[in-house]
Amino acid sequence: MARTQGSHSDITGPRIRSAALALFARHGFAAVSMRQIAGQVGVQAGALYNYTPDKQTLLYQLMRRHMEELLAARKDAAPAASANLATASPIERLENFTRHHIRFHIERPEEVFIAYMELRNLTPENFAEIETLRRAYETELETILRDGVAAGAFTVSDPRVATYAVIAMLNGVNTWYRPQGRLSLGEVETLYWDMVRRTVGA
Amino acid sequence: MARTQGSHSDITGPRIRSAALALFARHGFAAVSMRQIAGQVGVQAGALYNYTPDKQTLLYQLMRRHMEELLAARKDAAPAASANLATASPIERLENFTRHHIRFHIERPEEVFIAYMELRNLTPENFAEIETLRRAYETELETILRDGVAAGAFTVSDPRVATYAVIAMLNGVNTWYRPQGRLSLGEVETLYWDMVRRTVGA
DNA sequence: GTCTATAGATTGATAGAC
DNA sequence: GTCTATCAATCTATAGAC
Repeated sequence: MARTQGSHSDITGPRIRSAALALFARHGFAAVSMRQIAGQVGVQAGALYNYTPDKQTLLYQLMRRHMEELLAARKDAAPAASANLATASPIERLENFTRHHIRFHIERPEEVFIAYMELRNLTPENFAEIETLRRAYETELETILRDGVAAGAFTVSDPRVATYAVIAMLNGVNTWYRPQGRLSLGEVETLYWDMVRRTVGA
Repeated sequence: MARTQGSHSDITGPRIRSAALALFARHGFAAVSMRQIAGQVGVQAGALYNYTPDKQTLLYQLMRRHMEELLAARKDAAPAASANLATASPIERLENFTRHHIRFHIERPEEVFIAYMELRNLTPENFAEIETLRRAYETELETILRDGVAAGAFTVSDPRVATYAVIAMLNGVNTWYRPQGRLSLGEVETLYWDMVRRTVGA
């Protein structure tokens, strides 16, 4: 099957997403031009429109992919999804959530940064979609906290506020952690798990 | 003393800063044009340049003013700055820091948002200035934690990481708190103080 | 699928009248 | 100090050749 010269649909798409991700994270969505993205990929600006209808959709799809991967990874990692559903205690589930959250977020600093910083650059419709996914993730943690309170394992006066507090604390890791820094990923996980455990009175 | 018609230097300056603050917080620095700011103030775009040499400096001065007010307010509020320097215990100082941080930040949602989100839109020189002020504030908390550990009042394995964790947790308040919401400012303060206290093992 | 070329709009910043 | 007018650069997105 002869192919048109210069046709690379199978590799250009991922390279565009990768370049857009890096540039949006570094300079911000509004500050990055389609020409810059194209330049990074090695094509002309017009070629990008074979892969996205517009710049807004490019941002939205990066964010949606990230949130869907987060929810899918959470489903795989959660003890509740495995055979030991009935046996996982709230404290085990909370430790699992904490360590998984840190690992997942540290591995994807650019996606995480964009998913938080560029919410205001989404159209209202796209914002609502991303917000729904984000709430689903938060609800996972809130459910663990409420179950723990019901079981007498945690001491939490306000599970909703505690959910916000724990997630904010954990997200903060990405603002300072560096792979070659003083602490290993495992050490960071353990430090934060210790603080989360205390925060909820476990 | 006769004044040139249309001259309003004493009120236009603050109105420009106020309009820029609101627009930057809502849409992001890069997405806001000088014409938009001027329109909000009720002048033409060219008039803005009587008050700022360029758009970048306008952003920088908003951020610097915010950070300097934060440090000045902290100095006023800290028990260490008052006569009872010698008598304030680490736990009293930590409660004071926590409650003051929440109050100050809840009162200035736009400034806080910009001070964090627009760091990457500063020139390297301006970024360094803001970063120095931010570190000075963080060091205040870290010092309290280290003093508390030294006095046996806190149990903290890593004061640096605990500092990041507590500040991230407290900053998270601004993402969900609304003045007319379920909780009063005092209730929010107390909920977070309880969680901070536990996080550091006090 | 990628290219060149361009339409059409908007941008930050400046010049000079008042 | 503010206005009008404008420059020169840049932007997103599209059209049509290959």
